[in-house]
This record gives sequence, C-alpha cells and structure tokens, in this order.
Amino acid sequence: MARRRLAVTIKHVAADAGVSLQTVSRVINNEPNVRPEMRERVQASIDRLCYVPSIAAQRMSGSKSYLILALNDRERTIADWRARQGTDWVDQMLLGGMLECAEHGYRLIFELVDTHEDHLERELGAALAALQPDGAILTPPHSDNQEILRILTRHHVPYARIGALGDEDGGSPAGVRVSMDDEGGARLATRHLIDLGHRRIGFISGPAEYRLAGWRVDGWRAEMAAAGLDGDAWLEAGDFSYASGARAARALLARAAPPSAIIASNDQMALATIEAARAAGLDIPRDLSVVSFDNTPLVRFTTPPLTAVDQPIAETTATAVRLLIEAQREGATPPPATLLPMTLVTRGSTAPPPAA
Amino acid sequence: MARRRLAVTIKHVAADAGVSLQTVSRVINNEPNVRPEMRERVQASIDRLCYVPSIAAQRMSGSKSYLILALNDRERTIADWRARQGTDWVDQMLLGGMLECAEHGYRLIFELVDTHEDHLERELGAALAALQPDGAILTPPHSDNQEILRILTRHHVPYARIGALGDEDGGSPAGVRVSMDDEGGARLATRHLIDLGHRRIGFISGPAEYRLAGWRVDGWRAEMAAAGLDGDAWLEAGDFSYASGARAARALLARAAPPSAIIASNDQMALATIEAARAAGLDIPRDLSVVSFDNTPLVRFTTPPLTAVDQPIAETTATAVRLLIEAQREGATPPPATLLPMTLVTRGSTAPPPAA
DNA sequence: ATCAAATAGGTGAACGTTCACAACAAACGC
DNA sequence: GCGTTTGTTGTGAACGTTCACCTATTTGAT
Repeated sequence: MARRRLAVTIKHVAADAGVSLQTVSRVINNEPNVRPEMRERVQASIDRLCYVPSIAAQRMSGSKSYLILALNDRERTIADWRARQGTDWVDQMLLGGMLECAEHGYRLIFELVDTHEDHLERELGAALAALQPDGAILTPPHSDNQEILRILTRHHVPYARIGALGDEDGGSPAGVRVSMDDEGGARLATRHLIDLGHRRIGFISGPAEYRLAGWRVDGWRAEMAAAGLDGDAWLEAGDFSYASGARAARALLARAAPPSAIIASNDQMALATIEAARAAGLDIPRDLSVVSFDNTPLVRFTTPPLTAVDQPIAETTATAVRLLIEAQREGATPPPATLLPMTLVTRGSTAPPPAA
Repeated sequence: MARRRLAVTIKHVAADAGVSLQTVSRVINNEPNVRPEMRERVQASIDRLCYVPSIAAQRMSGSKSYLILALNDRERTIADWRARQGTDWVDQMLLGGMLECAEHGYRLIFELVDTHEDHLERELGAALAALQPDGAILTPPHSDNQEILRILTRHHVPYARIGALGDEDGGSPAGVRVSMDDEGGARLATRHLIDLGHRRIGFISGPAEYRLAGWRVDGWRAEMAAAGLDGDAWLEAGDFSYASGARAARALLARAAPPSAIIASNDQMALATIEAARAAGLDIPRDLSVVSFDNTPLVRFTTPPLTAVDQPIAETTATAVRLLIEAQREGATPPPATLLPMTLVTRGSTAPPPAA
C-alpha cells in the first residue's frame, strides 16, 4: 500500500544545498534576507531534486492551504444537471475559477452544500475544518444565505458572493460581491433591436422569485422608455421553462398589434418562441426577430442561430478568485462590489422589421 | 489574518472525554478494539465539540488524503469550452465523480494538465507531491498517455483510465479502465430504426482519429448485417462539425436510393442533417428519421426533439471513483476493465418510414 | 576604533494526526 | 496456580513545514 511515499522533502534539499531547513523555506516562500547566491544555490537543488512543498505540511504549520472552495447548492446543481436544462453554468464557473486559481498556484475545490437538512452547520463546518481553505466562493442561492455567511465568518474564511442581492452581510470586511449586469444585458438586447428599427419589442420575463429576472425586465423597460416606447405594453410572464415560453410567445403574437421582435429571458423560452412563431406561419428573422439570454452551446447551431446576450459566467468566478487571493495580502482592500458587463452576440435570429 | 484558527482538535476531544488521543483516533477511524461504551462516550464528545479531523494533519501522518484527482487535458478542455461546442462532458464528468466522492467522504479535485510543454513531469509531479491524492482519474486523450501513467506509478498513485484504448499500461495492478460501450450504443440506435421498419439506414461517422467514432460505425454495421442489410452502402464520413454533417447529409439524400433514416455520430451533425433535409423539402420525422449521439441538453428542445443515444458520462467518473476507493481496501482486486452501456432516448425525430 | 543597527543564517518547538510499541487487564487452557 | 493469548488503552516518536527566537556577521555613523 505504498506507505512510505519516499517523497523528497525540504530536508533533502537542505542537505543537498548544505544549508538549514529554514533557509530553504525562506527561498520557497520568497522571503527577504537571503543572499542572491545562496538563493540560487538552493533553487538549483530544488530543481534538481524536483522538490515540491507538501500542501498538507504547509497548512499544518499555519500557512496558507492554497485551496479555494466553490460552494454550490447540492439540490439545485443536481436538479439542473439531471434535467439537463441546457444551463451549463457549472462547467463554465468551474473552469473560469480553476484557470484563475492555476495562474496563482491555487486550487479550486467544488463543494456541494445541502441547505435543506439541518446538517448545514456540521457539513459545511466539516469541509472548512478539514480542508481549511483560504477562501470560499458562494453562488446563488447561497450568496444570500445568512447562516452560511455566519459559519464562514466563524471559521475565518473570507468569501466572495456571486450574484448576491445585497450587502446583507453587514458589510463584513471578509466578504466581497461579484455580479453580472443583467439590466445592462437587457439594455444591450433592446438597444440592438431598436437600432434595427423595431418599435414593438416584446419581452418574456423569468419567474418573479429570481431577482435577476426582474433586473432583465428593468433593463428592457428602461431602454424602451429612453427611446420613447411603452415597454409595459409588450410584457409577458414566463418561468424559464419551454412550455411557459411557448405560452407567452403565443399570447404576444395573438395581440391586435403583435410585436416585431421578442426578447426571451433564457434560451429555452427563445427556442419556444421561435417554434410558436413558426407554427403561426412566421419566418424568423424576416417576420419576427428573437433575442435570447444565456447563449448556451447549441443555440449557435439552431435554425436560425440565435442572437443572444452572453453572460460572463466564467469571468464571475475568475474575478471572485482573483479578489480572494488579492485580499490575502496584508493591507489589501479589494472593492466590496464588482459588476461584470454582459455582451451581445449577434447571429441570424434578428433582422430589421418587415417593411409593412 | 486569523493565524490561530482556534480549531477544535483531537486533543480537546480527548480531554473532554477523559481518554487518550489514540483512543479518539481509533473511534474516528472506526478501528476495532474499543469498548462500545468508550466509543459512545468519545463520539458524544466529538458531536458536542463539533470536531472534524484535519485532512492536512491526517495526510501528514501517512494516512489517506481523501482526495481524488481528475486529470483533464488543459488545451482540449479550454478549447471545447471556449468553442462551446455543446459537449457538456466537463460538468457531467465532474458531478458524477463528485457525488460519488461525497458518498464516501472523499473529494474530487479537477486538475488541468498540459502535455504540450515539457513541464509535464514537473507540473503533474508538483500536483501529486503537493496534494498527495489517493487516486487519479484520466480522461482521453490522457488515458493512453504513457508518460502520465509512468509518473503516476512512480508516485504510487493508483489510477482509473476512462475511455482508454487498450491495456498498454502493461497490466499494472495500479490501474483500472472504465469505458462507454460506443458499439452497443450504435447497435441500439440501429436496432430502433430497424424495428420501426427502416431498411435504408444512413450513418454519418466521426473523424477517423477518434477510435470511438470507429466503434460507432462498427456497431451500426454489425446490426445492419444481423438484419441482412448492407451497411456500407449508406456510410458517409463526417468530423463531428456542423458543416461536415451538412455535407454528409446532402450526399446521402442525393443518392439514387436515399436512406429513410440517418444516424449521426453526434448532436451537431444531427442538427445539420435535419437542416439539410428541411432544405431538401423533407419533413422530420415523416420523410426522414434522424438519430443522434451525445444527447446534449438542448436537443430535447429542438424541432423536433431528437431521438438520441445517451452516453453515461457521469456514470463513467462515478464508477472510476468507486473503483479507486474500493481498491484502497487491502486485498481488494477491482475488475481491470468495466464497460458501461449506453441508452437510447426516443423522442420525436424518429418514426416508421414513409409508406411508399 | 567603537558601538548600534541591519542583515544572513541557524535552532528548537509547534501544528494535528497516526504508527509502532508498551502496558495492563481479563479470559483461557492446562 | 501459572503461562499464554486476546482485547483494550496509553505513550512517545514521526510526518514536513513554518514560527519565534537566537547567534554571527556585515554595515554605517560617529
């Protein structure tokens, strides 16, 4: 069972370079007060012996663990994943955070948290005590879970809250917030359609319990108002599901003055809209332009490819990681809130409105 | 900077329960030779103090790290991800492995490996030395990278190879293999179409450099032969891209006796096939049935929803994790190779062939 | 030349856990 | 009653690293 891993330790390096353990440690951690020539000699030994400090041992003697925990809601993650709803935020988040971690010699550990059971205190506490991470990243809905924030604070783990609704953590210096600009994204989509010449622009919203759904509506409404158009006349409620999108689209198209363009709050509802429009004999984008939110992988391959607002999901975790690492530096004060812009990817589902 | 984390250690528990450290350790690790009443007393102290053993310290004194490394190709992962090709294997793999890990008190760490640079030895070695994982999971193309296998063996890290082509690791007892039954999946798809009454079943293959692409062709050909049909008459080459799928589909449909059904080796080519068929004035599934491989999230929402062969990607890593953990037990000899079956998800893109 | 300060390097203890081994009690065979 | 096994608990060392403290050397100002 390979008990002795015969790993090369700091002791071997010290012997090889003919110095004390402490000097080697100093070189590893880039501490001052080491003569350049000495530093070079030690580094040579390190390279020759392929020495790598053991994170376990480092952590034990009180230094950093170089681990960052990404906390995700177990139930939601699994549900999303089982249902394969097309939201690939998991791998995006992960890769964004992971690459950023790799840049700085850190590692991201993905941890699923169960808030339903009363295990929370024990389960999360166990993860924190066992791994002793240098920071934690919270994703919705955990970003606003006061108990999680409390536990993290008690364990002295700094955190970054992604998509947090407010600063309900009482302005704790341990926490920062990173969010995506949902309102700005909706404005981009609306502006694009207005620039194409559309005046009657419908909007299919997401469920009210998602604050981001409201923000998207706000952005659309604001941009419509800025162009002197009445937004509320073309609003239909959806809940992010395909069926609700189809229902909302049919309702919009059945109006006396149907919209010439529709913005759906996610990809599924956008696909439903296209299908509903086709069923009504409309051609996309000739008779109806459609813009979507999310920009999931396959929407570039649908017919037509979807013009969509792309969310900087990966940048979100990358930023969170960067802020957490920067905050480790003594005296550093990272900005308490960061807002990441969305972008519009123009494809084949939008065009100028019919001349009529 | 919270140097002292004032964590509750095994020492506190020992004092609280009035026993020695060792006894507490024995209770934690479920070792025998502890009186039930004593075990209960210690457990009570553990619960009361919310004690959790520190992984770092455990690892230091030679026991398990409860960490499993999932090694992925950096370039390919990033490329797949950037291109957002619709292959969401990353989050599927991850979640499958992670949930299985969680079941057993382990943790999965996703590690990107760069094989291009000559860093490999150093980079992978660093990860292994620093984290000292209890096992590693290799995904293609790493599963057959001899140097990686060598490094893992040298560090005494047992590994599971996913989708490995052969047992080129020289039958090392440290490694097991887990694969998906591509051939079986293709047979399922073919069988389904034959059962519906189709006789002329086209197949759009993947690129030759992917062995799995070949296995899928093999399955289709074998099932065709079993039904007394000539497979090779309806084979067209693709390369997994949308454009190649469109090309192949047009070629098949332009034949003197066009197929009444087409199996595409992935979702993108299937979507391309549908589009090409529509352009040729065909209705799906009335005039042409289409079966796809992959079953990515959005294909249930396309028009029509795709009948697709679903790959057990998540089960793949879950199985790998299970095998690695089981192999830790003294004397355990896990099966050297495991083949996971694919399943067929029947949706709206397949129907009996036109009566004509 | 003298003394204080700054710099370069070393020493022992500590971190929290497990391992090897010792110690002791109880149960067993004869 | 004695030696032997079996089961239960405790003791000291070890794992690999960093921290606090200490010593020796060099530097600079007087």
